[in-house]
Amino acid sequence: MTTASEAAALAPGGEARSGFSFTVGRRIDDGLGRTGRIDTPHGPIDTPAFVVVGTKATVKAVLPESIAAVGAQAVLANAYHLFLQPGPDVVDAAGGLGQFMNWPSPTFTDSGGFQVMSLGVGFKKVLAMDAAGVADDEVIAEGSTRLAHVDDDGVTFVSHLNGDRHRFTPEVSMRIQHQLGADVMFAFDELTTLKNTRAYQENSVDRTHAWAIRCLAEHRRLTAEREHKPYQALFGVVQGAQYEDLRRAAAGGLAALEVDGQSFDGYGIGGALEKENLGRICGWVSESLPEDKPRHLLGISEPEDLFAGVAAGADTFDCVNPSRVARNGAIYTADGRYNVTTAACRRAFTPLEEGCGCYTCTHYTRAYLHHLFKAKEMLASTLATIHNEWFTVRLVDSIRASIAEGAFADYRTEYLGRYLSGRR
RNA sequence: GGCAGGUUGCCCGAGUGGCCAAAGGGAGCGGUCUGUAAAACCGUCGGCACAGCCUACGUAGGUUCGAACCCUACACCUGCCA
Repeated sequence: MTTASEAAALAPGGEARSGFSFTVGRRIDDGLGRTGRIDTPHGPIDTPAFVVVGTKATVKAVLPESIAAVGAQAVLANAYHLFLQPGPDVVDAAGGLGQFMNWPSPTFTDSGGFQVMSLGVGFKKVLAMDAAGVADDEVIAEGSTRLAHVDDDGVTFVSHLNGDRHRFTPEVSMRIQHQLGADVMFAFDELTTLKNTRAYQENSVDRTHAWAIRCLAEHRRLTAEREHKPYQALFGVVQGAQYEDLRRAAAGGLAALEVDGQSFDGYGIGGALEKENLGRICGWVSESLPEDKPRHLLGISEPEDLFAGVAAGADTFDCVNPSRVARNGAIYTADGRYNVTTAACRRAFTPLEEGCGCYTCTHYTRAYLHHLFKAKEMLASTLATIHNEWFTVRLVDSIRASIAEGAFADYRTEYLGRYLSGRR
């Protein structure tokens, strides 16, 4: 197979060192969704696609071979985590993230923006809490310690590993991400919670925009400085919480951004998204973004949300959920999600999901997985993760196929009808 | 044979007169998890006709208004001495 980096190098008339491009394929008739193809120096990604999360340069519990077997086209790691450990210089010296973790295909890195929120509010479900009646911008989970403090220039973190104090700014995040060397990077942004006030959200969107400008500038500088390295694409991240005007303004602002000829290669859609409004919010954003650039919906993977995201124009997704949930015994199937740890699976000598082609389902039974979880054996996490990642990757693959066949709407109705009714 | 300690709910283990159906842990059972501070967390955990009642802290008896807690006997276990 010819690698995309070679293809890019040979591409006639291509921009120097580009190696990154996006081609739109077929569109959904009555929606913003489309199929497409992202080309990166480490190969192509057919979209819509689910990107598997490997925060610390490893998809927890599984070998890269398994991730490839599951059908994953790309893996996403995290700048904050890799900055703390082992340090971006180590990853750089290793030849970049992909080389370091033995993942030859495309890689993404998140900027550390998510940690502005998760470490800032103290690691709780503040994201999903009801915003009604709350007028406090010092949002923090009960009984927790705030490990991150935001200001207009950046964020001060206290390492969750050893308490060391660190400072992230847009420039720092860009430098780290360039050292990590992923094919797609995200601009450093501030992710708010649904509990923040409207006034705070407005300021936050402005702050994220100001940071986006600084990210672009630093990205441009680093790209020139690291001329010998494969091109790394940079996606700007759209915030604006649940407010239509903020979302549209944020997206439009990022779309129009150009710093010394450098603009974003794609866009991330981020922030706290209420499940019910997810599709609508994505739609506002997609409408305000250029059609010829890819849109990545950050941190989303439940079936109904994937359909909603695709319908609203999202091209790629990433999420910790399939693997995290797997490690805790929850299994996704076309008929809903269930816990294999349940007594009903003790003597169920059937696959996790009937008809599934994944390694786990073709070799093991629910009863065996049940046993492994009960016995707290590591293999439980491994096998369950393989299944859930396969489930999620293949679901998005099948959504892509349905668009290509012009059957997205029917497929969505049919699939979710079964999935949601079978749900326990 | 003597001396000392012990016997608590499925298991381990606190509790030594009322606030004890009995702390805590484990197991069991159920659930949660959306840009990973997560191989984590939460709930439940004697029975029932459930703001109450019944059964329960080795067994049997006793003291007391009231006992897992005090006394007596018995059974079994553990350590030390012979």
